[in-house]
Amino acid sequence: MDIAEFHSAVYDTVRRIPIGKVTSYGHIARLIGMPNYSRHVGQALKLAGPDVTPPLPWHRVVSSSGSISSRGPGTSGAERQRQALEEEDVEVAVGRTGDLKVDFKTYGWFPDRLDPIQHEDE
DNA sequence: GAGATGACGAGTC
DNA sequence: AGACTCGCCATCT
Repeated sequence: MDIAEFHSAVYDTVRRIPIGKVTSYGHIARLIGMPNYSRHVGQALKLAGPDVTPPLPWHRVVSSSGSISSRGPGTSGAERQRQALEEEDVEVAVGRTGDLKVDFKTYGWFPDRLDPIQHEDE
């Protein structure tokens, strides 16, 4: 599997996250079978950006501790991510310093594996 | 090629 | 709980 396939697998997996649930970068990497590629999951999402078709529910992906990375001063997609999550009735706790966190006990989605994808060649 | 970077994770203090 | 360190690996300087 090369990087392009990895990215495709990431998109595919992210699109499987149920509405109102969240998972972590590392778990996506593990589902794909590359547990050491947690960072590249983020790379893939960044590469996809907001313009991809069909759109990616990237807001359902947070770090392993349940917190949302600021990734940039102020303007931050972090705030956008929180909004998108609350649209789906996912509670996002906000700390004093503006740190955003999701409760995995309630909203976490961590399957051991996924149902097979409907593709011609797998 | 070498060093720094990143939408990260796990372990330690 | 929070903060710090180290490991990870493709990309960018």
